[in-house]
Amino acid sequence: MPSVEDIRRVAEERFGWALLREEQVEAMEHVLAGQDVLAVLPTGAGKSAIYQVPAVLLAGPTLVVSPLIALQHDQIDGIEDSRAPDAVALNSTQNAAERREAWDTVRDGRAEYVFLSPEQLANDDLVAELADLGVSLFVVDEAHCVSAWGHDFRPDYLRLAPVVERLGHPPVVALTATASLPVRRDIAGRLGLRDHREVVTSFDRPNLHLGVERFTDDAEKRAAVVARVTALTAEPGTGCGLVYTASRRDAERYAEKLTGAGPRVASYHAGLAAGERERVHQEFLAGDLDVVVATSAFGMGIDKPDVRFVVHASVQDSIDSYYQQIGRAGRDGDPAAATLFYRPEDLALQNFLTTGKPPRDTVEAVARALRELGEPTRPAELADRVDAAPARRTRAINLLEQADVLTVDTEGRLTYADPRRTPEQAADAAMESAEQHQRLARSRLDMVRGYAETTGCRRQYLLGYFGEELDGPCGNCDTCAAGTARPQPPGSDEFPRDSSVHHAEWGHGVVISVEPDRLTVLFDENGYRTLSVDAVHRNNLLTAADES
DNA sequence: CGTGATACTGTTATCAGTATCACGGTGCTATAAT
Repeated sequence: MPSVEDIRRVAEERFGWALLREEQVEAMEHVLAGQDVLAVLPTGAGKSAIYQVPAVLLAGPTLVVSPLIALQHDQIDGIEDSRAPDAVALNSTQNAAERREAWDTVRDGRAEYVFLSPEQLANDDLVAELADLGVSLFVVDEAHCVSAWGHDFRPDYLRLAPVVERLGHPPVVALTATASLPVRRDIAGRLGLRDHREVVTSFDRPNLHLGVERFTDDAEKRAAVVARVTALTAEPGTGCGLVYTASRRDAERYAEKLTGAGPRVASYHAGLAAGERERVHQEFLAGDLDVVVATSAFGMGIDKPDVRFVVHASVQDSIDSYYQQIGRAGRDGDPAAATLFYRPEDLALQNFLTTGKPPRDTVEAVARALRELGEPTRPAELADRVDAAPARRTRAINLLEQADVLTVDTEGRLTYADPRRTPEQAADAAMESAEQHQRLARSRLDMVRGYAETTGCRRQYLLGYFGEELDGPCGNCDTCAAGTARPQPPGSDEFPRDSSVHHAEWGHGVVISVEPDRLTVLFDENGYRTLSVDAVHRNNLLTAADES
């Protein structure tokens, strides 16, 4: 088995990295020992090295699942700039000849790294071919997408586990910059990680100043956002920033308001032409723009050190998303500001966007088709029998599997588990799964509200959400400045952080954060709940549960 | 659920208020038409 010396040697000789961080080495050692790893490291901490180095030491190609084709290109460019083996991508932008050429380099061993979207892996023939080649390492980059997008937007993210099994379960490496406890759990469960190791570094970014401005009137909020961004960019050479909005229309409206006031501004969202998006992206990286006003479409792959502010003109769907977005500021370590312009009404849009359910009739139709077929069936074969868009079908399959209506074999084929169960009952069970997911989404939004409305230290709140404790108020947020965030006596240790608890109504949960007056608990089936310590004691709401 | 565009109302103003309705975010892929 390769040693730590081998790791350091390859890192230096092939990639030019003389120094590796402790977490990187730790993760690589797990990988080389054949273990599955979930690594949560901030951007810029060298996440990619965790698979790039071991790949050189393992015989057989390394598969990298990456959500965006643009991101795949960035990674490939990075690898090509080093003395590492070659990297190729396989995706829909290639014509038949290019695709053959890419395959050839993988087959004859010239290419070590193969970049793919999860959708590519829905193709049985492609997976069969990869299985023949003997994949030595299975990497899921931006692994939070499994949890954030898999449930509806890109359901193929939830179908990676059968692919891993079909490839003989090589070591799996899941990489992300942001993942709270339920997200980490979701990633590990969905990817079917086995007895995996987690390498998680601190989420703290002390140079980011945190603040929230609260509004009741929409017009006042809009005016305040424009005024703030104008002030932040008033002096030339003060650096650039991002403004996040909740809708495409708002991105354009704010960009229009800001244009002419001085700063060089562009808007960015998924409704723009690809060329325009690329232009904005490049101009921002090159320092030719002061402000990009964007929806959540802008972000992944943006690694610019001198972003001085991130202003949110609206709340996001979760603390996870919010933290990821503000984390794009101040990567050089110099002071930067993260300010949320908050209106409680804005939560409604996020609630709408995150709590959609698939139509019940599609779910029932998939269940009926599989029950009638009565034998293991590939997902693609359902196309003739279920009249629904492919993504919607995949989503229905995911829900049915989650509800244990279906089983999936190592070939990725689906079987109706219990023919005595009617399609109606199957759909009931699947829809209950969907509702559970909705409850979690709503509770995550409650945590966003909690952040916006807390009078305690904002950083303590954020870090607490990610299961990390800060000893006292941070001194670099608005509530610390206002004096409402005070050092407080330690909370009761009766229900310590990370401990398992049971609640009569909400069932089993894990304590996420402990404050003197309240506890935040993540319940398996009901999401986040914040409980008053007083009420917990008075009414005996919680009992310590055995870890299960 | 909240916002904003449009149509309708009530009463006689090229108007002011109200009802109704559509819309709202992330990207892959395969395929058809130039």
